[in-house]
Amino acid sequence: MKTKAPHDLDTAGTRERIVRTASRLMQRQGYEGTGIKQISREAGATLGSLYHFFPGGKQELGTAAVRLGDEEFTELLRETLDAEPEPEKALLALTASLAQGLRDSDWLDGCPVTSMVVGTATSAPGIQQAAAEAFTRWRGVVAGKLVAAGFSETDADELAHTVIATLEGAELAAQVARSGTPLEVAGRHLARLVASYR
Amino acid sequence: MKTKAPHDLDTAGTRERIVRTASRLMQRQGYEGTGIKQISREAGATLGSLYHFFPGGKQELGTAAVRLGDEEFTELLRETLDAEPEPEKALLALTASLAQGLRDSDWLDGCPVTSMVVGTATSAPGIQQAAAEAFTRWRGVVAGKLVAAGFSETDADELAHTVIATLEGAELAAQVARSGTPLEVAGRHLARLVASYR
DNA sequence: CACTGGATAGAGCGTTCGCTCTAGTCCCAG
DNA sequence: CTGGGACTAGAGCGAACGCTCTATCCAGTG
Repeated sequence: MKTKAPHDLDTAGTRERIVRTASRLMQRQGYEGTGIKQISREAGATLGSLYHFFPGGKQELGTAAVRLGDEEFTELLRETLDAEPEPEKALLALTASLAQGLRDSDWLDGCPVTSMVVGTATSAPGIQQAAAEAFTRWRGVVAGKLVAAGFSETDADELAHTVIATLEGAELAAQVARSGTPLEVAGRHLARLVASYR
Repeated sequence: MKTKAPHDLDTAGTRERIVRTASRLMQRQGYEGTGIKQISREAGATLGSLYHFFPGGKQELGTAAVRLGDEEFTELLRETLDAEPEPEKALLALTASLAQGLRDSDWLDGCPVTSMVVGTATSAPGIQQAAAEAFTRWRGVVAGKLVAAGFSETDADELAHTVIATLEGAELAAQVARSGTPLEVAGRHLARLVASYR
């Protein structure tokens, strides 16, 4: 009664395919630079389906795409931080991982949230809010790791602010320069900064 | 024979008005989110004038806008860094200044280069290159300040990478959160990081 | 069996996009 | 006075935009 396997899978399938396609395209082309028709075409769904699942139109779809990017990066963050007991080494692993992802996409796939949030402040406020929630969640993950490593709540929270901000900026700089250097340097400096609080 | 004062002033006037308007609008709405007609309308110039000065169209105008943002931030960077002999205090003054600018615009005017570079990697490569040059110039200004304060070339260059990246990221985070906190925290952490090299 | 409602399908709406084009204005050189 | 180049002016092009609309399909239910 709750779940009819094939039916619900098909349903979830189309919807999820649309969101994933939207997220991928908007990550590369930005929110304004990506058209609804392009999304529906590349997702293999028609406009009718798209507006069936997202009656709020482009803005609702964009918000869903931001949330997907949020979840995916939260996952990556947790995995990478959990793999290393020491926060310093975990940060180095994290920046290396981000640099690798950037290289693999020929410097096209930057932060999925950054690309959505620029230029949408006045035109799509829902996206701004979803992005703010993403940043807050990411900071929480980093702060949690630092607290678990023995840092005070205050220090951990402040360090988390700078870690997330620096990662964002270094990823952007790496993308623009088409070089992993900004991320690698940022990793070493963040590790050094964290170590200075011990 | 070279310069006819009134004539050339008028010429430069219209051209500069277009670039300044383009820069201001694209800073808030992004490159793709800003239309040529909106720029010409708000600049008080017609389409004919715009395409007279920028035969390369939107991309050439966007590139000019990036360069203007580059020059303006370079100026701010130099002024702020020159006003304080110690790099640590200068960085605190810089983040405070950026936070104030953001507040004054109701969190709308972020980094003029960031807003242009997102989503234009494949559609407008000229803009990417101009943005890369801007970042490099800014890093040079910061590195120069650090070298003047006695840091080694290597340390100064690496620190400049992180300073610029963190400023970019913190400005974005502050904009999204509509709060000066990310920038203020970033300022203190950057000062601490720089001090750790002494 | 008819019926219902979720899902698919895409033609087409009005608007805006970036850009081209021709005509006209202005000012100075010859 | 006149010719010519720099600049202004805006109508209009084809294409793409976000979105609405009606029509159809189909599995599940009474």
